[in-house]
Amino acid sequence: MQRPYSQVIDRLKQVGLRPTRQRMALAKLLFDAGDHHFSAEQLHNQASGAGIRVSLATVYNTLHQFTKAGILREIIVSSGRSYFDTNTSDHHHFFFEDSHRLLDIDAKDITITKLPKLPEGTLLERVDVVIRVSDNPKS
Amino acid sequence: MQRPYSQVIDRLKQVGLRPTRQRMALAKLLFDAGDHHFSAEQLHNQASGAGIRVSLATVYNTLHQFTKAGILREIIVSSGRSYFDTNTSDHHHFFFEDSHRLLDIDAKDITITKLPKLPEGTLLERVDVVIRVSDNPKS
DNA sequence: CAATAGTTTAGAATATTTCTAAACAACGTT
DNA sequence: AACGTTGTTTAGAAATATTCTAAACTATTG
Repeated sequence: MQRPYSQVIDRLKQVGLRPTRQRMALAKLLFDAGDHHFSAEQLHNQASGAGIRVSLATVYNTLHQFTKAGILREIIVSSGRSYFDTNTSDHHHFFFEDSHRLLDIDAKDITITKLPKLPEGTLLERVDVVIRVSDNPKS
Repeated sequence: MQRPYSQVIDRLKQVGLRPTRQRMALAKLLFDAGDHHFSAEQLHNQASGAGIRVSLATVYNTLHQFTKAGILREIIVSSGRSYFDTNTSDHHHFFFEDSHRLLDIDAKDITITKLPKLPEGTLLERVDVVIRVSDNPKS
């Protein structure tokens, strides 16, 4: 590990973000760990635990910047809390309504053969499929 | 309109909810107006405008009770704000990211021919498809 | 019409996210 | 390596949305 930060520095520069101390630290936490889902609060806690001093406001700023830059994706499955996903490839999600967990579904495991035409004057941003499941038998 | 409330009274009783003044008034606003999408705040404003005195807490309670009873559906497309839909039939949504508007998509206009198998020990609650569009050309 | 069980309420509390403006840090130029 | 510019970070306040609390109220049953 002679140059442990060179990769994240390059990645940040590629998307036009200054490689600041906080952004590098957060990027390293996020992208060294493989695909996963997390909330802003969770990342903030994880950073604190790893000895990285960063404010929650910066965590939010950074997550939004990363999302806009396309190196992170926001997943909306629950009102009142945002989740993010380090997997930015084309895929979908299971959402466990009881435990609030997310599980990736590979794009090839869902096939949509028919989609409606878009409303006039709009551009397609994304088609999100969320399969909501419960952990417990229903009453 | 000799008995304008008899229908909502019956409907509430059918789903095991007492037909109280507030629930009847809100149900009437919601179900006499045809399919539409709204937030808790919007319904509260609409009720106030119609001379119905009801607290925001009751609006939230009522929306959750109606949702649990299956006569209303919650749509999650945006973190930080919940939307509800008086259309409880099988269908999907367009979401206009700029204007935060929703538009129904009939179930027959989306065909999914392949779905992954559910994770062990889970029950399917719902498959939600959200087609996110922007109103404006992207930069 | 009294008892009781369920409902409504205002306001406080909670949770999450965004804002503000001052301090700070990165980076190209000297 | 210091400078200036511009972009970034920060703590704390503010904004937003939702849920909680416990007291008052109301629908329903007997």
